[in-house]
Amino acid sequence: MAGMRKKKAVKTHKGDQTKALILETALDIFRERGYEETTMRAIAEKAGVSLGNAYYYFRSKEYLIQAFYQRLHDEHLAASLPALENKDNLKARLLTVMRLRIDIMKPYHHFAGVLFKTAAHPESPLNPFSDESDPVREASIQLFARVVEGTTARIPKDLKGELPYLLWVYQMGIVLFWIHDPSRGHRRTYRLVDHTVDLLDKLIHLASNPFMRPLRKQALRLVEEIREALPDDDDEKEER
Amino acid sequence: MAGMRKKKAVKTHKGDQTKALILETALDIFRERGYEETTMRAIAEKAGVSLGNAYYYFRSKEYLIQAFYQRLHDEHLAASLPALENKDNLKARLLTVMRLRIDIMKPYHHFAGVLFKTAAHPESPLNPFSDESDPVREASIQLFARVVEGTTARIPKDLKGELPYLLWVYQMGIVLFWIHDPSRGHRRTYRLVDHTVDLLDKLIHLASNPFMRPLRKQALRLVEEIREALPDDDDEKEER
DNA sequence: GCGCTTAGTTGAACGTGTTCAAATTCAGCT
DNA sequence: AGCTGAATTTGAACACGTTCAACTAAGCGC
Repeated sequence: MAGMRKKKAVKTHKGDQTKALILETALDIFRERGYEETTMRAIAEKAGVSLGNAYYYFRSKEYLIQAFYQRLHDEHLAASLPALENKDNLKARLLTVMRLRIDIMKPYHHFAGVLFKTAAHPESPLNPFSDESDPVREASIQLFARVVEGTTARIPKDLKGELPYLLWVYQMGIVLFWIHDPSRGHRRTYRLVDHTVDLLDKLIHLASNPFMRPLRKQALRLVEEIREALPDDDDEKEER
Repeated sequence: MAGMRKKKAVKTHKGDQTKALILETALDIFRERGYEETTMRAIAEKAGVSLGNAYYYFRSKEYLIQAFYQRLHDEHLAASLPALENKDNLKARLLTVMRLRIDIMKPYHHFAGVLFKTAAHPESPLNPFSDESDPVREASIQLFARVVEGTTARIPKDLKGELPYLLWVYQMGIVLFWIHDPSRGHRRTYRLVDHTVDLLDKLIHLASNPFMRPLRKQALRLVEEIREALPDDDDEKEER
């Protein structure tokens, strides 16, 4: 154990360091060996803590991924902000952000399966609609809000409001594809991003046409309906 | 054990019966207690076979769900065919099939989470793009092909060709929503189906407009690209 | 009937995620 | 320094999915 500072240096509750240590160790092994192949015992051992201790900080193995999610987003954001500065058209901005997403995730490809495994499970902390992933989700959507805001395109207000969310969903789709993409360097995913961004750009402009107003309204009403139904479990009566 | 036929009645390799018995038992308990809460030991015990024997017929617990998938489809098909007979417009046909899907799945709602859990995991047999679920997937798409075929609407050939697949994907989206839908009687899902079918119908007609040809072509090229990239793992070199 | 091969079946054992009561360390207080 | 409650840490124990070497039963050629 290096670094034995005394004094009042224990401002950062000791636990925080341990928690960070465990997470780092876990991600290391995940990256090397994949998720399923990594045991909690291995993580604890390599981190130099007991098995139970790992569970003190992470309620389950899945919660380690939740933390990984958070980190992915942080890196993505950090890479995106500067890259967006000198671009003002929607297509270029979206393309930039999407490509960066793949770049960031690359090192984790062969363990990324678990991101979506369980991701759709209602009770899982990984479920992107669950309360537990609320902060990450919100932050992710926020990034797309920036993409849209900094654009010069004329987009009707109603669409502009929902667009960040829609783009976030789009991103999840791309990630899903990426997970299944075995092509070298994930070139297929990059190509798909290129093409879909191009198409999306066109669709957005089409949808912005006054002529399309009624259909657009209808579609947006639908999106809203889905959004408000999914996240909050107000009817959660447990029909046992 | 009732029914002890002798003679040459053993045409149906004994194993088939055992396999069926295990599956039935498993689904029973799944429905009652959910997937995670059902242990392989409980299944084996209730089915009156040994634990190892269950594994002789189902390579893993997940494979039981694969079988369940198959059964879901069979029931869905059986219910859909007669219901489609007297309908010839796309909207009504699609609506019928989609509503029946929810009807069929209803009894399994609180264990259905696992359908999508793992479903996106590349190596899982549940992954709807995997080779293992090939037959079920193909059959499912086939059902939507029937929906489209029996319609009077004028739909361009290129779109008509991809439509069954697109509708199958749409159905997966609805199922995903349904899994998360806690509303009584799943009324929200039914409502969503109503609204999305309405919208889809309009979109299909819009996309069929000659004016839309270029955009449609582009979108369809994209769909093809995705389809051919996903199922076959030709680049599967394992980058270890 | 007899040996042989295949199909079917068994249960003990293993590895892993998770739990928990108990032990230890820490921070603030007197 | 000594005390106290909270935070942290431990490792044994448990339950479950899965594996596997061994056993039994069934069909088949002779």
